[in-house]
Amino acid sequence: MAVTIRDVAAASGVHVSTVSRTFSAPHLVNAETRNRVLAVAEGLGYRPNRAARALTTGRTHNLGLIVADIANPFFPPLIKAAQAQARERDYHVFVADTDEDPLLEQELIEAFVKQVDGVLLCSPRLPNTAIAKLGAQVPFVLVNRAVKGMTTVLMDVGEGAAAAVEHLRALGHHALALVAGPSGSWTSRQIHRHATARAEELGAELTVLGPNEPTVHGGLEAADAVAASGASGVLCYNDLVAIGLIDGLGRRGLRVPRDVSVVGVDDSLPGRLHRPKLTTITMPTAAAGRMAVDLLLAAVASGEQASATTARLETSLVIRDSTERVRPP
Amino acid sequence: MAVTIRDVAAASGVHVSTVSRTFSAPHLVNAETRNRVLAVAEGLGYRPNRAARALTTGRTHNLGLIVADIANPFFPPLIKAAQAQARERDYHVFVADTDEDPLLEQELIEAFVKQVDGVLLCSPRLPNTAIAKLGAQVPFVLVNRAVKGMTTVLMDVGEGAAAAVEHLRALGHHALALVAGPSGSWTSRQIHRHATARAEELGAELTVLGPNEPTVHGGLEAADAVAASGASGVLCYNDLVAIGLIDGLGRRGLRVPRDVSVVGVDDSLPGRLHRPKLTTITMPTAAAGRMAVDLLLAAVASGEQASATTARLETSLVIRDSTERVRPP
DNA sequence: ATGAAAGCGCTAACAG
DNA sequence: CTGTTAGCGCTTTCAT
Repeated sequence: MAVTIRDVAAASGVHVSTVSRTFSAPHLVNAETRNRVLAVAEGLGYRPNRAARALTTGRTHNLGLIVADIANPFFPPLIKAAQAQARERDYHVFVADTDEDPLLEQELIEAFVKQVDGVLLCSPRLPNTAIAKLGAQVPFVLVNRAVKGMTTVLMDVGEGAAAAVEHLRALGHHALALVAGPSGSWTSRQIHRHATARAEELGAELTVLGPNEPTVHGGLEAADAVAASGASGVLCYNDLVAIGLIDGLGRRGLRVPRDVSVVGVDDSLPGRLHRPKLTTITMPTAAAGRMAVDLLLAAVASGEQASATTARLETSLVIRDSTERVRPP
Repeated sequence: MAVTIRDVAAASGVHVSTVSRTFSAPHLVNAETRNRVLAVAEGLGYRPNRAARALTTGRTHNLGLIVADIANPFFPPLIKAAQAQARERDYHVFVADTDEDPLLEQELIEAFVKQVDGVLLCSPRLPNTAIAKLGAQVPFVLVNRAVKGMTTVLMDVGEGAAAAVEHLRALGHHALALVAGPSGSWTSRQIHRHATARAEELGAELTVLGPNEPTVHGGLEAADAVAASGASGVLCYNDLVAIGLIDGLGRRGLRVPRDVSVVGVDDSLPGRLHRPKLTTITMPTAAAGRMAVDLLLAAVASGEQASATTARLETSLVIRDSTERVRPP
């Protein structure tokens, strides 16, 4: 097999424990010896076996990252940032995709429990109780979901949704619609709650449509309902839904923003590239990914008992070209 | 600590080896005993420790997946498919991002070597020699790169590029340009080679511009050069570059497809959502991801010595709205 | 500062 | 079909 700690020990005339120490506790080893061992190890191409290390230390130096759908453009920047941050800390990350399926999500988590030091659960579709139960078995950090007693990183989309409603109202839109997301989604509930509240405050009517798939297709399918609602200002669960909706409305002869103003959520790549450029709510996904990893590793280090931090990241409305002042009929 | 094979053995009145067998070689165990053990294990919430298993078997049941940039929309469908396929086979996958940096790529691979059973290297930026050397240390499957003696999954983008040139030529375009990709990219070289050859055959002039970043920004930056080249038909390294280019040309008063026809590569989500809809070359990324995993696992199973298969997947030109017949001046 | 030895949880011969 | 017995490669007391 490959070169082990034993080979290095033999080749450098010390005992295995010394070799082990030069890697895991260098300060306990005489500088001279250490350098010799390091040189020999380098020469032999020695690399510590993480599985063996995991067995004795109980730390795998692996993290699990679970998302609803890797191909949803909201996630890749988060995955990228989390992975990079983990790497900095000498951690590797398993990425898994639940296909928006709560059962699969549960299975995946259970499969990870024993093989990782912590799990990052992004936009889960599982109910809170299930998450809390799983959370007892392994350190967890949630992204875009608040569960009592658990560490979570939240992107304050509610605030953004309220700002979007205000924006539409300020443009003179009175009949508003909300194209909601999947039923298990905390983000969708937040948007719903805050948009409804703000609409009420501002004396606007808001029709809630959904649940819908968080995809272009979902938006396309919602177009009929939106058209039927008579709304002139629409807030969508995410950019993809907004794009699908714009397409669907177009097929019914309704132009955006001329006839209907549409606001998305995420500020994702497709949203930025779309024409008209989407007015949307920016989500600090990369920052969230980094922060989630840091919180998770802190929890891992502090021996399981994380103190249930909640990090709240701000979102903001970016006004682009898919919204405009309502036209007199 | 957690519940181990020992606890299960004790609780079910058999010895550890029997428990071990019920999980790793069920057919060697009496059905009755097996069921009892299984029931007890279930009751205790036992889960095999993969690290320990890895130590004895030498198989981690982990795969490494390395891509240039997770946030590049070309990759997520591939990652998703690979991950799903691996899961079916009871494998987990580490995902890592090289940020288009060959050095980082090399480091990443080296870090994986000891911790995974095989590595999936997608669109590598490393030179062939470096890849071949690393390939000796762990089973490898390459995607979008041919290296002698190594198993690879190729998407035949050359064929697609030739078809694109033909298409442009058939529309009456004579002055063509190619906006190339990053210098380490096999895909870019393939496109270059085949587009050049076909252009020559068809008596068209083709100006090659680049290398360029494989991003919207890269396309935007190439707009000046494209405009200066006087080309009326342009093939781009990928959809993002095409989108950036279209934007850049627009800023210079050149409309697509009215003044310039543009073809992308990848058939990525942003390309499909862009207006005008991009004429592009579809890449079977999901199929490639699945196939790569299967080839890799086959190599792992057959004890390292993979027989250097080359799988070649077809691509095809999808004609949409970013190309049209050349207009008389 | 370094050596000796035990053992992490599991698998894999080899016996019986 | 099941029990016994060695380790896999590494860390970690405990000595020295």
